[in-house]
Amino acid sequence: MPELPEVETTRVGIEPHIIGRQVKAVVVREGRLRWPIDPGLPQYLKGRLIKSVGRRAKYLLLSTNAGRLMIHLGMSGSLRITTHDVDPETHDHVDIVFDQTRLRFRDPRRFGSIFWLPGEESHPLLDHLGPEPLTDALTGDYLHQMSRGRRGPVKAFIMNADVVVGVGNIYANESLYKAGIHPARAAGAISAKRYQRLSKCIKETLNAAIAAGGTSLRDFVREDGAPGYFSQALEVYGRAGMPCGQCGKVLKEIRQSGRTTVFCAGCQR
DNA sequence: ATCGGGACCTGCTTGC
DNA sequence: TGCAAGCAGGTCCCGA
Repeated sequence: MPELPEVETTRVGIEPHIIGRQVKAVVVREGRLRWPIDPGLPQYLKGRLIKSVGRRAKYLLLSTNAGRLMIHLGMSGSLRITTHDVDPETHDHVDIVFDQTRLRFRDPRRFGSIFWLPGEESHPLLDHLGPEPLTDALTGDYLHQMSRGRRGPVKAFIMNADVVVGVGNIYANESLYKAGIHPARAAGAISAKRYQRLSKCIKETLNAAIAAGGTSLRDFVREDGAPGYFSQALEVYGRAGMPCGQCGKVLKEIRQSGRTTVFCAGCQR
């Protein structure tokens, strides 16, 4: 489900509902996520004030007056704001309980994770991450330099979180299409000029998706349960067999390291 | 050092 | 209609 735009949509959505609020309780109905939830979590979090809601890569970081809650939504996770009278459904694994509302974590596939980071501590999962794509740290020169000597396909290269964070399968497909780059081309064999174009296309694609509230395919919903509308703007993802919007050729589908890739053999070289 | 594949889970769609 | 296979937005970890 969530790539960076969906996580950012979630961040913006929950922020006004929880900022400045005090955690009254934490209810863990199912702690077996990608990594087990620390049984001490409720006691660490109880009584804390939420000071800010940040994001690093696809991790949400809820800062309190003494430590941070780090949440990853995995493939199928979502966060909603609800009231106390709404009963949890199947896969509603965790509630962060405030006075009037609850922040409810739902994750059918349980690929998500929740960690408590005491004080100012970081987390090993955060330490190796590449730059944020929507900052000046991502440039064509950076991608070009990082790609030298790499023989793997450019699609896997831009989806590698050590290189740049936040580019998942949907937006990797869309960005490469926009940039006119064939997804199977070796990352190390692409010119600096083409990487300039690609970095621009990644930013444009992610920004447009954020503006539309993310992409809802199956289960992504915003904090109020509403879907995102970027699926209507997807040019290649999910459109294999349909005509390319630019040249009219039929869009092709291939598998690259277990993920579906859709592209236009006419426009992407 | 880099790369591809398997693993972790459930639910939905597809095809026989 | 029923059942099994295949696939899904992520990403860590392993062996080659």
